[in-house]
Amino acid sequence: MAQAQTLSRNQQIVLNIIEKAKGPLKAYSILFNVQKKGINAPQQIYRALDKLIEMGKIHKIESKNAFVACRSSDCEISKATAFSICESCEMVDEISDTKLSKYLSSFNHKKGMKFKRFNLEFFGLCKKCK
Amino acid sequence: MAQAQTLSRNQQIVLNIIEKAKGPLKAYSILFNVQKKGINAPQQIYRALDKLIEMGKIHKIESKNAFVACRSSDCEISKATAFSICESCEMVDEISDTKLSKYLSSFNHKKGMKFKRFNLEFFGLCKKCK
DNA sequence: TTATCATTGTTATAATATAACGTTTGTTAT
DNA sequence: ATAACAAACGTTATATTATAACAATGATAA
Repeated sequence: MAQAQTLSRNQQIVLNIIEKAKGPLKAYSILFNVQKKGINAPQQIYRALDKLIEMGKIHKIESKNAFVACRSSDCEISKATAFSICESCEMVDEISDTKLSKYLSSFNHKKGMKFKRFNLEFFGLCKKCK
Repeated sequence: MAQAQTLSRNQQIVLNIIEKAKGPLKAYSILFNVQKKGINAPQQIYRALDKLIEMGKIHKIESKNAFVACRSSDCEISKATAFSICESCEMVDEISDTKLSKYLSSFNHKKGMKFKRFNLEFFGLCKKCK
């Protein structure tokens, strides 16, 4: 369990591609990029993605159905994610702001729900596109 | 523009269903529910959904590809949304917390991005499921 | 060894969403 | 009222995203 380091072959391939990418990648675009490496089916991509998410190596941008590598070395398990998303150029930036993270992690719903995890997505125009 | 009140026939039908539902509804489940009313194609659903979102009548739960009615009468345009989602029973609850909303609305990204909108999704176990 | 468990490869299919087209309805200005 | 325009409609087809199911392989541990 939580074999934090060892990635399987397919997991490594998928992670490499996501890490090299400049922006979020979609599952099928990953697939097209690895067909030369002998990966032929969506399942193989989605399985790798699932594990990488579990390990906190990547995150899913829910509003875009796309995946980005995690930069903040400390989020072993991705339970507190925040992103800024440019609506023009589609750039996505992971926000690692301790205060924000603490504020949200300690946020408690009135109706007695205790949170294990959150995902926050901000939208706007990035510096360049403004 | 922003004819805030008048909904078209299809928009009204779709909104009614979402409002009556106990939890988030998926587009195709809405579709199956309105085929008796003469709506036959996904496009008709998705078009209504898009408009209803624009008007702030409903919200999309991105992590579930599902739609819920907006309860807080003041969010004419849904630019600041937050939800609590139970991972067991799938219940979704809209969070309207003025402090949270202000905190996030005024949150500014270091890299000079100005936000127009955000969506926050909390996950955990609701009171019942705990 | 044998049992167990994660990973792989593969085929098929399900679920979610949009494109493109022409028609109809509703609104606004003259 | 009617012309002009915008919004909504209906329809067919297709694109995109994601999972089911099954058999084989490899790695780990009792």
